Amino acid sequence: MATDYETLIKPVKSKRTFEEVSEKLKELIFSGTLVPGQRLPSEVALAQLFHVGRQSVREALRVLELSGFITVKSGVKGGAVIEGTILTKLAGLFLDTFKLNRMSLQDCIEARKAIEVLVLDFVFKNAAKEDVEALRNNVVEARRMLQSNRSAFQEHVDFHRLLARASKNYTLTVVVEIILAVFSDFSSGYRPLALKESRQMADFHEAIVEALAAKKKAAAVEVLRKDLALAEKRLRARARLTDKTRRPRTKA
Amino acid sequence: MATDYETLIKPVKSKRTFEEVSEKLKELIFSGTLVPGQRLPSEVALAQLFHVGRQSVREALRVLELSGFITVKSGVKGGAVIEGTILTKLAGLFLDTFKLNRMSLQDCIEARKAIEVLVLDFVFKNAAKEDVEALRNNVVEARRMLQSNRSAFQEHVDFHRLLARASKNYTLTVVVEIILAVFSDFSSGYRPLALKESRQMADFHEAIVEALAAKKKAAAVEVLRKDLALAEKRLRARARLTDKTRRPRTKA
DNA sequence: TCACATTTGTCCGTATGTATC
DNA sequence: AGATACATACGGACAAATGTG
Repeated sequence: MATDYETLIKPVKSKRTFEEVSEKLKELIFSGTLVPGQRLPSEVALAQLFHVGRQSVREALRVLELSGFITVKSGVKGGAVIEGTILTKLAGLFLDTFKLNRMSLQDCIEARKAIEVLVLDFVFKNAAKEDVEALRNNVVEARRMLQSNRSAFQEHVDFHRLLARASKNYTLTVVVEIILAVFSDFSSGYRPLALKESRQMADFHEAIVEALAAKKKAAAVEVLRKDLALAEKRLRARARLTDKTRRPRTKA
Repeated sequence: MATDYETLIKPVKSKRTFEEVSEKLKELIFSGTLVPGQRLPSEVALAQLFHVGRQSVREALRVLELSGFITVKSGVKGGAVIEGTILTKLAGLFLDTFKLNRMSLQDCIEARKAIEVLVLDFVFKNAAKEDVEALRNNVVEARRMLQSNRSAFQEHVDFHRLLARASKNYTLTVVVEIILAVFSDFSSGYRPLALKESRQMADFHEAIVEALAAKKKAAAVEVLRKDLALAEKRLRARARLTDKTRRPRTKA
């Protein structure tokens, strides 16, 4: 933690070619010169434009692809296309952090509980009518699934996504999104959510929406806690079975 | 949001070669077969082992490097070395999300305030003696810097890092870390922190540590809010000058 | 100080798979 | 079905970096 030479002194030696290429392209994306949906020139064309070899272009594209800035398709009319968001990749990397550091699921559950209650606070302050409507529609959709005896797992997760969005705070939205990614991954491949549990969740979600519409915060918080407790219970049951991520880690 | 075929039906066609290579290596890292500090075989050796071309190996290594799983050096005794954490890369990608979506700094500031107060709650519940000691040492270090008339910017940021760690919740630690990355980036290249402000921050931090030691939570929260308000004020001044990230975005 | 070996970095030529027209 | 435009992949070659004797 001494003097931070790393930021004071920049390397004299030039970066690797593919890094220069990928960073240049990133700049163009950040600046809005390259907009989502736009198609980049082909690899050979890019190589000629940058005066570099195809290998360097390829590696640069790999970097951008992994970060989520572009997607690449084969064939004519294929190529690299600019993406509008990299949230999925961010969530994926958080999941990797989780796995790599063998983070305890318990930590994640507790953080989620605390943060979502926080989010609800923002929601009560900032949510617009459309947000309440979106949440209500989500519940309707979940009910529809349940009526045909299918559990509404995806809808339940989406509810919490929508709730985060209703906070009108994008930072919080992102944070919730990456935490949900861990929960989704942990639940995937598991036995489908029992209909009974799914119905209860739909009830909880509906109660939250109505409390929100009626501006009863305390009630909403209470139901949200119950909802999260139910999700936690289910996850714990699974964790006991397949747990490979027990050991807590405080170290960086 | 209909049936999620994407997860139900996996593509029949095989993945790209470099993806298979990178995923295999990732598995080996997750499983603990490859441990931090360990050096991978050379690119040509890996190409022979996987029965693929060197190009594919290189692209796989690029992917792993960007995700933070490995670092690569040139020269004899160089090569790919397994890393222990990918937190830096995760924070970097969050910063990219911030820039790409032109997230408002205001959002980030408000989220930080709320989350750090939350963190403090965890700290009062879970912090051990060593954590308090680490925080105290950080303040001492900041004071030392100030005595030689250097502002202790890095130490101030580290204080909040240490605080997050003291929560003993790694998920929260990660969340704080990625948010701090935005603040660090925003402050970098700016005029150095004024000594007066830096001294005040050191005072705040010291007060927080003492309140923690004395188990006076309300007092700690109050000082923390002041501390964050000061940081906010400084950042706002900067934001007005160089702001390119104003427009709020709710869209995904 | 200097030569050497190792390993990454880069480029090129070529062949193949794939999607569109 | 065939032509095309593109990414994907391979192998060979040389340059650049870097540690070692």
